[in-house]
Amino acid sequence: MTVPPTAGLVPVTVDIVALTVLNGELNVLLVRRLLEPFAGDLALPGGFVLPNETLPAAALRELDEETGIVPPGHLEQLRTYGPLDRDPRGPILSVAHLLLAPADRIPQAGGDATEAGWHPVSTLGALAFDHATILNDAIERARNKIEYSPLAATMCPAEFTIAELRAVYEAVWGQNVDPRNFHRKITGTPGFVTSTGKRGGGGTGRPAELFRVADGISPHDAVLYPPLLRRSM
Amino acid sequence: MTVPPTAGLVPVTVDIVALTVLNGELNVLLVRRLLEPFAGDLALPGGFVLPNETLPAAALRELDEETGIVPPGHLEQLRTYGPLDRDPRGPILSVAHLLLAPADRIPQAGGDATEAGWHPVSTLGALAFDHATILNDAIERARNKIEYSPLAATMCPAEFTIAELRAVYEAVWGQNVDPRNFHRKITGTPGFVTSTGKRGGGGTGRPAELFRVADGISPHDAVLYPPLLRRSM
DNA sequence: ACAAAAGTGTTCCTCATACACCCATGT
DNA sequence: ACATGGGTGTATGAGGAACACTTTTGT
Repeated sequence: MTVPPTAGLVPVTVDIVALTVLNGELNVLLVRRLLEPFAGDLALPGGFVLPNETLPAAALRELDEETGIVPPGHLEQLRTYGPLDRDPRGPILSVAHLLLAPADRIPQAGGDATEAGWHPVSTLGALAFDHATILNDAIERARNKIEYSPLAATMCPAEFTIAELRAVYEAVWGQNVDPRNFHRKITGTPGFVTSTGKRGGGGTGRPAELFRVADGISPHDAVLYPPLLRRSM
Repeated sequence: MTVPPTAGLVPVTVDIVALTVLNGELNVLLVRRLLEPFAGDLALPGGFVLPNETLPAAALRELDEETGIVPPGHLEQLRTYGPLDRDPRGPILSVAHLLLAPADRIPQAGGDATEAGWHPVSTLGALAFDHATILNDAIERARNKIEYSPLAATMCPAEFTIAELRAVYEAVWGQNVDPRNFHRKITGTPGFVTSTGKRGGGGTGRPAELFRVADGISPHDAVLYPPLLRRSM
């Protein structure tokens, strides 16, 4: 038996919401579209899934092609949008992905993109397609996710101070966190961070201890218990 | 501009994980497949998305066709599986959905299904395709979801006792919950349940007060704060 | 009278919050 | 010396866990 002829064959794309924290602000990776529809507009990087390609492979390929960004970082599926009323070309399904990445790589435009760069999410204009909706869902997911998983650390360099990690939480949540209590909570949560022994100088004030994510922890599925709840709003 | 010819056109299906609580146990709605592949095996209800159909519409249609179950209940998208290595017919994408429903409807097989019925999740054999994986993901989602949303109430009849609601939590979480503290927590959480004034007799012991979900609450997006955390395990 | 389930009161303890205070560095 | 950020100690309060106890029904 094969696929019945009544089955809808649907073009499938992947879109990637890559988030990072830059200058204390939550930023998203956007490209400027070269082609119609929405040529010249800002959009999430993404494109059509190729035959014999998995969804995460397509997401990573499109991200590399259009922005030059190659993880490390945490990639997970967000949700699927469509197929109706989201693309002027017709019914197209988009499987959106969320990537949490450190901010140390510089985007390089390529493929169907004329520009690629990080944009603060607080000052965005309109985006192509339904990408504004997808972005909002992605931010909401990220806000929830860092409460009960160590994923915030994937938006920091390999070695980071507690203050850098706190800046991630503050940027993602959009609210301030008490530095003293945050420090205790993070260092007191087993399986989150371990000290490297080193200290990071640089700024004024006492140099902070450098940490990395705890050994054997896959930020993908580790769980913080009790979670690090943000204040209700 | 149209969809480029290189774009992979992929057959897209929806699968539905319908969960309910029956006899104090978490149950899933399964059908026995009439057609190949996996003819004669148990599977999640589902099927191909039709042209000009949204994903939730396809999910509800397939559910009705194969099992006769028509919500009410809470339907949400779970995640998308595929397109590789999950269907012997070739690359097929499946958008899985989660339905939390009360147990008061009797499934009626139809369409491509020869049987339709509720099955306790604790005593399942193999399922067709990757449906065992999808089911596990759905249960995990349900377990998390009822912690911070009033969705457990959608698995109860329109009017229910606190004990019935507690049975839902115990079945989904697979752990006992203290009846006294649970009662206080539920009735003390604003925007969860409101009393109907009525009392439900029936069993032995003092008759329990009947509740319904609070007015103006859409269980879809209401949030419980603080959440009702299950014990860590 | 007794069993059984509903519902309330109370105690204990964990943990979040708030903030005083000390530490280590740059200027 | 002083400013600045890192890090520790500690008091207070909210809420979860545990459980004694009362209430209201069926048998």
